[in-house]
Amino acid sequence: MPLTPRTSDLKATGLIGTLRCCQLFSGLSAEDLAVIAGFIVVQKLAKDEYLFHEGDPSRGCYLVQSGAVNVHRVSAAGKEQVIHVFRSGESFAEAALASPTGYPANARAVEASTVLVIPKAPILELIGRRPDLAMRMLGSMSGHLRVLVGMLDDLTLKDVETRLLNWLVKHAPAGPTGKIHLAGTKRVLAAELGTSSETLSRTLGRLRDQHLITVSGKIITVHNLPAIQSLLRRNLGEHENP
Amino acid sequence: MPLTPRTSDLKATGLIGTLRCCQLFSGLSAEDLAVIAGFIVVQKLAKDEYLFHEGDPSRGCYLVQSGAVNVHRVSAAGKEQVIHVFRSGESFAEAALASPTGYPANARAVEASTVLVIPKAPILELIGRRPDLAMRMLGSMSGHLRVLVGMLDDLTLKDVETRLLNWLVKHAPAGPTGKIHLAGTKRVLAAELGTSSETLSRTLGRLRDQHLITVSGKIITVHNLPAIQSLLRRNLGEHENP
DNA sequence: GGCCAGCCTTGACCCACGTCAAGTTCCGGG
DNA sequence: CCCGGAACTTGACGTGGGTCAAGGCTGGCC
Repeated sequence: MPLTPRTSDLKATGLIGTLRCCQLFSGLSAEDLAVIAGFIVVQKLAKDEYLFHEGDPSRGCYLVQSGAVNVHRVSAAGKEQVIHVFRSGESFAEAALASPTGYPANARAVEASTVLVIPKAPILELIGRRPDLAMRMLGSMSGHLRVLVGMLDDLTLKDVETRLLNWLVKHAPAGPTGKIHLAGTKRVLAAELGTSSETLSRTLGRLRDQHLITVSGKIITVHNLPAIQSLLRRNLGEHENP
Repeated sequence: MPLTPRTSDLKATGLIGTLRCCQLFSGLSAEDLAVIAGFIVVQKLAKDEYLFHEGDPSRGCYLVQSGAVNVHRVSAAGKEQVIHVFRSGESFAEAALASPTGYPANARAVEASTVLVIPKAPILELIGRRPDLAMRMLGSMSGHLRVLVGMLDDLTLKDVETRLLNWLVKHAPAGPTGKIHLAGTKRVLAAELGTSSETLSRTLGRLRDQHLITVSGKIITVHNLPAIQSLLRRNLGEHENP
């Protein structure tokens, strides 16, 4: 169609760029990427808007283009357990493609975000024709399994201080000292660590008293990364039998 | 080869029966099943023998033919967190097929068991040629993801009593009263529920005092399933806002 | 500038659960 | 039949961390 050729070209170019960058599709042929770009739906989410709820029938899977999406469950008691926060370039809900039941969790935008919706039917059809794409899906789900397994030991084998230290080490920029800018409120971080804001506050306080970090508003300054890493290692091993 | 034709026929027949019964392969053509049976390796495990350890390079994935296999992680402190106990007909470690890294957990036989080892290379090759098999693998991994997500709320959103009630409901035979025969020792059940044997003992005791169950050796008799279900529901909802 | 509303912090309190320790019961072997 | 050990039970105790409640702090808004 000669109508709006530039617009759709631009759209396709931007999409294909995003697709090429994400782990799920990188390495596919330009032709396949174009096919995928053809049936993708772009969806914008406001902060705190839900992408789907637990039990919703599945539309397909998702790829974060910008922003961040919090995938979580809520208990009968109304408490929210964060499973993972997916950021730009990451894909999620692949599991929903292969299973007839609805989504097993909820997804909500942490901030204003853009996600690419990959509809179920056409991607399944393409997977059927492209074995290497099937492999990638398997690989991606296997990665998610590992993340969940990691969460399991986080939740069962470590206390809050250890989880926080681990989070700090993962998020601190390189170099002995560095600043971490909190994306959301501290309550959100507490939820991500599976604790309450009060306990997080106390734990941060304890690290501050040991001069390992300073906290000011949404900025956490790491003063002594090696000391933090060694404290983390000590915590992980402290109950060891001699 | 004319040698031992009956033996290998018998082996193949038994294998194909097992394959046909398991969720992963049921519905595949007899021809494909024969191919799979051709490269499967049968492995017997003594009680407490390890099938693989965390970090081992992956041989392939597994199908339990008889017995039970405990997949778990161990923390730096030496504590063991059970991820799942797989029993006859269930498959696991599919994730290892698609990812170049080693196994992310350990697997050990709870009792004397027989597992079918499905080697990596030939099954991957077959998946490449049989899109519906790829779908099944995706479905199976999606199921494992759901199990893990379920474990997550078990561990974070419920106390031990609630987890035990949930376990009882899942394992009790139909009808208002029924007997559950414990497969392993009570310490094993405690580990499966993510607690210590002492706490399990106390919790069972409390339920006994309420005349909901009786415990005698390895037999748990459920006297009042509806009451247990209603107690479970009450526990799940007790912190609800009105 | 003053005010209100969220956040964050701190203290007090409580409870579930893990751990240690001291019995019991139940086997399997000599 | 007795003994030793494993599994189980029960009690006592400590503690991490969740919850409630009461301030400080900050920032938007009139």
